[in-house]
Amino acid sequence: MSIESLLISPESPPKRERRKEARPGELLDAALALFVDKGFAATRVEEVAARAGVSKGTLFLYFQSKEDLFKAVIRENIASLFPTWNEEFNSFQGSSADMLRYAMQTWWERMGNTSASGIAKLVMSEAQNFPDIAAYYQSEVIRPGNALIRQILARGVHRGEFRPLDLDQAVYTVVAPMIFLMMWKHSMGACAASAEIVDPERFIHMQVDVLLHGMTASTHTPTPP
Amino acid sequence: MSIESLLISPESPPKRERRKEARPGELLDAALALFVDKGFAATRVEEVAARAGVSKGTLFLYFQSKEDLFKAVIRENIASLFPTWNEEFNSFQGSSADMLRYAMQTWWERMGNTSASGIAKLVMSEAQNFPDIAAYYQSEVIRPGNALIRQILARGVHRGEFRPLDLDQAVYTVVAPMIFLMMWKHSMGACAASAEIVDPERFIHMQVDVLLHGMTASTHTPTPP
DNA sequence: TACATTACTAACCCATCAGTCATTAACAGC
DNA sequence: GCTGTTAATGACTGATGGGTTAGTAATGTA
Repeated sequence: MSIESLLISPESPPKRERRKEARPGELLDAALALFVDKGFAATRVEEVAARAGVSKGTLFLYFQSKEDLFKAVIRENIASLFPTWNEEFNSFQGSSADMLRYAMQTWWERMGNTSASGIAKLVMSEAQNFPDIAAYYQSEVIRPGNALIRQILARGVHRGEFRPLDLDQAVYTVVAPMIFLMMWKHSMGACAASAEIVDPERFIHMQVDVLLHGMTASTHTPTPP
Repeated sequence: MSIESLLISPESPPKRERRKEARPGELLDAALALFVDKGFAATRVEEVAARAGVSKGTLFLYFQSKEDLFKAVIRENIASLFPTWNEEFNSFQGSSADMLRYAMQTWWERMGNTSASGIAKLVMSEAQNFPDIAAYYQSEVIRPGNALIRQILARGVHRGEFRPLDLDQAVYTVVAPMIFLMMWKHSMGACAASAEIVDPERFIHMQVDVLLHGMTASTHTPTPP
């Protein structure tokens, strides 16, 4: 133990730590938090580095560019979600109505309430400026997500629980309110001045309620052509 | 007529025009187009000036700053919409179902298909960075918009055409898909790689269909508590 | 303890771009 | 025409921030 470490406070960390393994993860966490909080363009790489307890130069040792960092953040935080979801729903036993309700509530618990929703908002906000990120998100998140919803609806229709549906469109009936909710939370919702705040739980409850009323097979006068 | 104007092409515009009245409007139009197309941060004020046929210095004669320009664009393009709408719906005669369908289709025709939808997307994207703009949008657009929808739903419930609804939540049942559609158009929709494109007309048709099925007064097993 | 390797840093570079200002040219009144 | 006023310009500035690199300190090895 050196003289210095005895003179200064016991838990003072060394000025330079060498932890090659831990850096990328810590940088990604820092970037996620800051990107979600301030947006991509408004976040300086030096801030990200500082939050990760590292200098700016170090960041560029692990990521080629700021945009590269952005892509890595998305990959890290979204890609891993769907495999488990698919599994979970393949073994679902209850009614299709319960399944849809469960899906939407779970969506909010595991995405909406986490920083993953911030990423979704970020991607939609910056899609024009980063077409390849948009394309990546499209193929890795949106397509599998839609496929999952579609499965549920198809199951309901096949079992006679839902009335026949144009599945291509009906999928968006489920997706749209969830996307809206995530966007809202990270834009108008963050604005303190907004007096009317959308309460996620009540919102989802109402959405499911109307959706199931609207899609369930029942005697009802159809809409005129 | 001067010698120069005879020598060069007939319709060559003079280098410097003095049109104090027309400049602000032209600058706002240019800014609107570019902001919607490229986003706020990614648009350079010099581009805006160039598109308006003017130099950068001139822009700063009419707007204090880039942010000031942004605010002016929003104010200019949003404020004027609601008075006519309110009038239109106060004199509506048909059923509430028709009214709701008409409202959503009209929304798309007059906002979704115009650059107003681009502004909505912009505001939601940049809300964190411009809290006062978010607040302004909240009070000048969202609140009156919600009030309008709420009126329609209340009318339907009052007339016995819709089942009793939690209006505070039901409003968002209508609003969410429209916001989603506008966001989508200007983010993922603009990305050419996105194979699945949401078709606005079909989307709205399906939304209205499910909504009316879901909200119309009819015999139906309610959702369990 | 000497040396080699490399994770890490801090100072630097430079392109970009919002905002300024001295100068210029268009127009009005005489 | 002449002259005063002002709309318009474009070269300039200053700050910001992404990316680079020469050099430093931590660690391993013998």
